[in-house]
Amino acid sequence: MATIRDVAKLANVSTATVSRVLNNQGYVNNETRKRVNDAIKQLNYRPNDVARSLFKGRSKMIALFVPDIKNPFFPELARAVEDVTNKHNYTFVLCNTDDNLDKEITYLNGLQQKSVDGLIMVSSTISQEDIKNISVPIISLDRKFSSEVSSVTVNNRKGAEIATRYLKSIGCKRIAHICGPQSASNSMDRLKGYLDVVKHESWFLSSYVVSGDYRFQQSFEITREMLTQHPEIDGIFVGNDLMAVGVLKATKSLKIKVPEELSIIGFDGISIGETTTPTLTTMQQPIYKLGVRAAQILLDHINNPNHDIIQEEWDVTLIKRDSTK
Amino acid sequence: MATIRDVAKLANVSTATVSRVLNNQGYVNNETRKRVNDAIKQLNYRPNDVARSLFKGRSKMIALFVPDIKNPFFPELARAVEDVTNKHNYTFVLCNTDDNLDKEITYLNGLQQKSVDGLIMVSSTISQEDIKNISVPIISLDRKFSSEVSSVTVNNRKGAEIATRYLKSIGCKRIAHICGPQSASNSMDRLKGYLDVVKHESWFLSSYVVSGDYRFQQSFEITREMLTQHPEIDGIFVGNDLMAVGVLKATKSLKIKVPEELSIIGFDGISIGETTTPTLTTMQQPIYKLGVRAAQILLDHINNPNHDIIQEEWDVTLIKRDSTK
DNA sequence: TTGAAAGCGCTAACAA
DNA sequence: TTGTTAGCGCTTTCAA
Repeated sequence: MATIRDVAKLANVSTATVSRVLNNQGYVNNETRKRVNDAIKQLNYRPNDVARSLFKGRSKMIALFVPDIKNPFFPELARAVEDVTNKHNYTFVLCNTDDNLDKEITYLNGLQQKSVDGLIMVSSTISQEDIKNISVPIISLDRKFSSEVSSVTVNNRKGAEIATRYLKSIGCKRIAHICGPQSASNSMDRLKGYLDVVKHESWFLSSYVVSGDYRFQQSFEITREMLTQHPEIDGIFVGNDLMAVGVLKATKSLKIKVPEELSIIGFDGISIGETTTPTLTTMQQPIYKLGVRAAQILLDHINNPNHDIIQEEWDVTLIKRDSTK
Repeated sequence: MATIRDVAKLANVSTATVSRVLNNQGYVNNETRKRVNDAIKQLNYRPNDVARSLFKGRSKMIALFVPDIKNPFFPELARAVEDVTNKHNYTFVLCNTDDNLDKEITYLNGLQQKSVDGLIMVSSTISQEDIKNISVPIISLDRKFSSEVSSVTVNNRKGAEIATRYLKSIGCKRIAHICGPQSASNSMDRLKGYLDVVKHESWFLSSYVVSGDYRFQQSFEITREMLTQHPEIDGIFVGNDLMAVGVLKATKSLKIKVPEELSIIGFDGISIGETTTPTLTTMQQPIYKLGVRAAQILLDHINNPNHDIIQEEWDVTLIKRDSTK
């Protein structure tokens, strides 16, 4: 690889001049500029970003932490972040944390050593304390973990309330909830929204709430169990779409007709909900948009050290499909 | 952030000695080592990887190119690669190429400037010519694009043949194929495997092969069309699982019973195939394993400049589920 | 308008 | 066993 010195030599100028041409700043005579550009072309020269980073202390690199990219909620988020960062010539680093604090800390340290410019984190385990010696901007996405960190989330509680009310409005008399993991703030907020609507109903039983893990398989099993114990249930608000697909599957194995006998509504709006039969009614998050906003805010924070904390909370939208009557 | 000089000063040694302790090489007196380690701890010092990279010309960073992480085949691949690279303290960069050559070239240049140590590419568009001035190891994954590049793929043709023969073996008399995009070598190989089995059958019609794009929506539409035109079809080998889910959906909208009237087999073995009703029979690729192998071979190539070209071709496995009788 | 030179933080000869 | 020093490739002051 050619270096700036090779270019300087060929163009008969100093490295400083080449640098000026490269960065388009300072005075450079037009003819000199041309000579330099010719030399650059001739040598197929590309500046070494590592050297630049060392000098500047910035890497033009940002990282996204997700629990697991295999969970279908995250690829769309990742894609959104990557699209924005790529457009701004940032390199996109992906980290799977498995919701494991040790892994998160290890990533955090490693990335700091690489002068990463900023971080977007989907995390249930990290705390304000853990990031106190991180000197680069952090945006929390999908879940909040501190009031001192900018965040992009949705109004989970309100969304859950809308979902549950919708089930009531279409005539459901016994509405259950499959909730996500306790560790995730969004899951707890959705539970609250559900309880807001049903907790004073005379029919409400605490056994109408069962705990899932945001994944398909377990949801299938616990739903079979719950519906066997409680055949009177005629509506389920499920904490996310992936578990709702498990619920759908469970109803088939129990020969329960959806939506005739049981209405199901999920949360997230991931694309798998369009492929099932029946298609899945859901509270749709603007997933791509959330990723875009997180990335935009991060880039803004990177470029404006004296930024305010921004906490955006987006609305979710009821998408009526065929799993509710 | 503390630098090596701060540590040296505090421990009353030279930076060279600190470096020796850091890298565990060369002679260091035990007591000196202790002093240095104490200073490191006291200052919470972490070496600057950018400076290291500049010196070594290596970044401990590898990148994975995929067409689109939203396509559910790729997250598992990405996860596998990230797991391996993370274990070896490499930073994992993800690039969505959209199968767009210009984007690939731009990524390639940008990453070279960052001294990326190696690349794993899932690409249909790149050619030997395009990478001739890439000086770091490249592994092609899922699709081959050159005999001079190490690769990890599956035996698509044989897998397709097995799938098609299986449909015959369970009594299908008119077997169609939804194939993937022409640009992808794996898609064309699967088509060949299908043709190997059916092209000399008296019933075979060229209209039994229709072209999809590896995605759900289009597959739904073209399958409806095909099955309307050709109600005699009683078996479909689908180029990938995502399209097979579209096929399943199409059969429901046409009230065709699967597997009683029509057997369907997909390819890939992504997890969505376990969530459908009926569950999807498929030719399962060892997706995670493929990603792991690609990463392992890449790391090997990075560490052994005089490596041989390795082209691994893995077998796919017939997974019988409920979409075939 | 241009060049000389210092320095970003680290490693590795080489010398002591 | 330890220190001195050059240099990885770049940017930016400062001086000319």
